[in-house]
Parts: sequence; structure tokens; C-alpha cells
Amino acid sequence: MDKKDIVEVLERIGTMMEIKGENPFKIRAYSAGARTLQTMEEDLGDVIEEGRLGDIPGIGKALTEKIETLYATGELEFYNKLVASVPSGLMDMLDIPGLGGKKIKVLHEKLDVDSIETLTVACQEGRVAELKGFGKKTEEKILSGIKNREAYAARHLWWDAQSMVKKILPGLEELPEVERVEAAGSFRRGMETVGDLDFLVASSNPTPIMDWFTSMDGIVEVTAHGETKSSVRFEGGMQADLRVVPSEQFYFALHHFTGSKDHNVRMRQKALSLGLSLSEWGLRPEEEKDSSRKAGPVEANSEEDIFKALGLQYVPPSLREGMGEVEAAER
DNA sequence: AGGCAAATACTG
DNA sequence: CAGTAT
DNA sequence: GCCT
Repeated sequence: MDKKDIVEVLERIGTMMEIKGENPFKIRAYSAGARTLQTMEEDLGDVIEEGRLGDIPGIGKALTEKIETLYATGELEFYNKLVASVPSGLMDMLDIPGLGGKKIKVLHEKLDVDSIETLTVACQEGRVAELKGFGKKTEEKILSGIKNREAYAARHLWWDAQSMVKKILPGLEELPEVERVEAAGSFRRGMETVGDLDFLVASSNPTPIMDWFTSMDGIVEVTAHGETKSSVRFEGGMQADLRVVPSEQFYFALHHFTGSKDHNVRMRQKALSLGLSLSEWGLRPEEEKDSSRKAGPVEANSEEDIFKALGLQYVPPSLREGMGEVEAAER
């Protein structure tokens, strides 16, 4: 099992223990361990090999043993038992903003709630607002969270996303105001499933592009229509965003919106280590207090230029998962 | 053995 | 405002 | 759970 999966297991252990009402400090130890592992730059295999896992602050005897077991076998008795002891419907409830282990535990014990469905009913009947520690406001927040979640959970197969991209991209390319255009996000990274489609355009005249985008066929709702960013939803539920940036920013923005989030974090850390600051806007010398020098931002005429400026080899979108690819691209 | 992050939002 | 959960 |  790789680092990413292990981090996930540790996090789940934490939340499951929370639902079971275990010692908060123990719980904290697991989530802290997960964080530590995730931000560790070294290769997990090497660290285990050299027996240095336990030397890492926040990772003690118990976590070392569990992480090593997961790394070697992909299985963990302790975890399996925990999973079996917590109803899966309760785990689903964790996605609802405002609900954590403690409240879920109360809902389960007092109202027999064991799924999002039973929770919805309990809210509608006003039983949730009666509970100690809950109130009218909490109840409403839960209900709106459930609705919200339905929209958000709708991910689409890459293949379906591609057929949509094939319809939209050529249209954008034809517009005279469009200098460059790419589909970014998880689609560009080639993920199996794609949330929203993310289009990025370079242009100095966004308005006609926005107008075209928000009046395409098949749109059921224009969620946003601003100067440089618009969002639409198509029949079938697919959502698409369009951003227009000045051409100097294009590749920085493309890199940023291609992600992943973890990859971007790593890239920014790398930039900082060189005294530079990377963002969707550009790459420039890190701001220093009380020093107002005017060193201009780095230019990029391709994504390669950004990697090059950081002394890295090019990392293709499909590998940008923040799982060590940035470290591996050091030359 | 005994302590254990910090900020924010909500309940009562 | 204090206590509690996130 | 981890740390002192």
C-alpha cells in the first residue's frame, strides 16, 4: 500500500474512533500522524527500510507498527475491526458540514439515525433541533448540507467528460478573441472521474467569450457570469467553469487549475525554497518585509518553463498528484 | 505519570 | 457569556 | 496515541 492510501486509512481510523467516542487525544494522534505522513517529503519505503519511521515527531511505537504493516501487507486487523464496527451510513454523514464524530454519535444514539436518509427524515420532523447541543440552526444547516452534497457528489466518467470537452473546446478555439485555450482540472490530469470541467482561456477581451460560453446549447443554468469567470450546468448535471486570463498568466493559471491541490502545494514549497513565490498569477521573488525591490516576475511561454524555472524536469499532468513527483523531478 | 493547538461558530 | 464541537 |  502506498503513502497516499495509508494516510487515508489513518484519517479514517481517527474519524471512526471519534464516532465511537474514544479518547480525543488518541484520535488527535492518528490525524496528526496522517498529516505528518502526508507532508513527509522522503520516500516512505526508504524511511521504513532504514527503520527511521519512529524517529519522526508525532509517530510513535503504535503508529510505526501500523504504518509498516499497511505498507508491507495492505491489511490491518485493527482497522478492519473498526470498519466492521461502524455503520457505513454514519461515515457518509461526515461529508455534511457541521457534522463530526461527536454529533454523529449523538444522532445515532438518541435518534437511531444511521444514514443520510434517516437523518433527512429526522431533520424534517424537527427531532434534531430538540437534541441537546443542536438547535434550529443546526437542523437547517444539515438539511442544506445534504442537498449541497448531492450536487457536489456528482462526478462523471472521464469518457463522458471528454465528449463534452470535444463539443466546447472547438467552439472556444474559433472565437477571434481567444488566443489560447485548454481544458484543465482533473480532466486534464486524466483522472477516471471528473468533477467539473475547467476551461482556461488567454485573452485580452473576455466579454464576448463569456457571452458565448454562457449561451451554449444544452445549458440548464448559468451559475455565474462575471467579467472573467463563468459557470454553467448542462442537462445531465455536468458543470463547467470558464476562466479568462491575460496571456502572460496563461501557463501559470493552467498549471494552477490543472492541480492537483497537493501537487500545487509541493510546487509552491519548492518555489519558496528558492526564494520564489508561485501562484496562479505568476512566479516572482518572494515578498520580503520592508524591502521594496522591483525584480520582475518570471516569464513562462509553456508549462515547461515553470518547471524549468524551479530546476525541475517537466511533470506531465497525469502524474501531478503531490505524491513525490515533484521531488522525483529534481535534477 | 500527566499534559495534550488555535480559531471559529453555535447552543443554552 | 461560558461551554462545547468542529 | 505521542511526548517529556
